[in-house]
Amino acid sequence: MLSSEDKILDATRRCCERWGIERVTVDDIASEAGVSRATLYRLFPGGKDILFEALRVRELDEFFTRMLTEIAGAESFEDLLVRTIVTATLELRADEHLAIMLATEPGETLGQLTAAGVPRIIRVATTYLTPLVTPYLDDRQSAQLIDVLARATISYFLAPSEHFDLGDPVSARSFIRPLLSVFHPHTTSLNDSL
Amino acid sequence: MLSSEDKILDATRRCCERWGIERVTVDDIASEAGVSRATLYRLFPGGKDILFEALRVRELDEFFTRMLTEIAGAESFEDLLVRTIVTATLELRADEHLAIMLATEPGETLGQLTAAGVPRIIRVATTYLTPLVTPYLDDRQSAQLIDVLARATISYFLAPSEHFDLGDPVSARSFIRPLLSVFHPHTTSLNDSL
DNA sequence: TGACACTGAGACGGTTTATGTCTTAGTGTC
DNA sequence: GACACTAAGACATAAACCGTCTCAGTGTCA
Repeated sequence: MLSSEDKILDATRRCCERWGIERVTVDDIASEAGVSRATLYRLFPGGKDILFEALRVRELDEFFTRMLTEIAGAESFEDLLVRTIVTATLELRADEHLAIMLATEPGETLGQLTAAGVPRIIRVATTYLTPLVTPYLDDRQSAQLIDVLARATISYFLAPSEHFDLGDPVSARSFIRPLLSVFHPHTTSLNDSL
Repeated sequence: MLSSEDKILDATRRCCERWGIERVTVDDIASEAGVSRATLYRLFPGGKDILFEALRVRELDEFFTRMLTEIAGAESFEDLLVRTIVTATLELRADEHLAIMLATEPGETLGQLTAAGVPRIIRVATTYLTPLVTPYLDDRQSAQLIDVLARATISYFLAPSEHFDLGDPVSARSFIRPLLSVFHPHTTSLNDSL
């Protein structure tokens, strides 16, 4: 049995696919979730804005949780980075909800991926991925690397390049390798190289 | 250069694909059309309802206009009927706007195809097709035949059958042929056979 | 030039819809 | 029986939408 929170967030997702972020109402979401409006406001005080925030947080958490299981067995630093961006790219491409939102509400959705939402993405990515990277880099370098890779992954997802296909392990490796000379594991910091 | 009416109807179409019939506002349509609200109300007094009515009328007209060019060269009564339902079926299947509306607003759209909108469909179909049928049938028979074929075409479009594929000329012919024994060109009337 | 038709912008009052809070009564649990 | 949780819905407030209207700007034709 799903918790009321999850039912409501699921309903939020379906409703904003259907009506769009602007047009959806709290009533829509409540009745789609099979929950009274009072309950919704009790669980998510603040209404629509809070609801969408919570939804984005949940989806980011799910995104990186799924990712962690995929990239678990990496055996080298390079392998870890390649798996990370390949998995992230494939997951982004397979995300139907994201595709629908990009098609129907490009403005808001792109904003979440490239502007307003970027800090949250970076924060969550750092939280999830830092433990995997710290065997190879110090905290500062880890954070910098994750920042760069997250932005690159998003960019290549949104606007495919003729030079790299980050969904393909071979191509992704050719993208990662030059970066390794910048992020020397346990030797130099990024700043030394800039 | 499109007339303001056409710009507005095009905008209506795009808007109700995007926001849905219920959620769309006159402001949406006006700004999508690049026209002021005042102009819209001047050209379509009555607002949304009148607008959708006008849109449906226009689309029906376009539908049958396109159809007439396809079924022009029919050489026999049977051939005419087969071409008619095949062309109509294929056109329905190729109609992206219709597909979107069926997916996003099935209730209203189905109503327009099967209930509330049927009289208009029959009326327009009769207007366009009667001239082609009158060489073979009298007016009353023509109207009855068109009525039956229109309903059948819609039904088989909405719910494909395992027995007939009205988009396929061969199958459509096997569907039409039994009807010919009911609608004897210039011999018996439908009522005689019932 | 002046009459005319048409338009965009936007003000207006009235109506509908959505919001957020609150109360009440019902249900299941410990 | 106390407790937590919920649906339903009343309520006032706020926002959005509607339909009409005025006004000023633009282009056209005589």
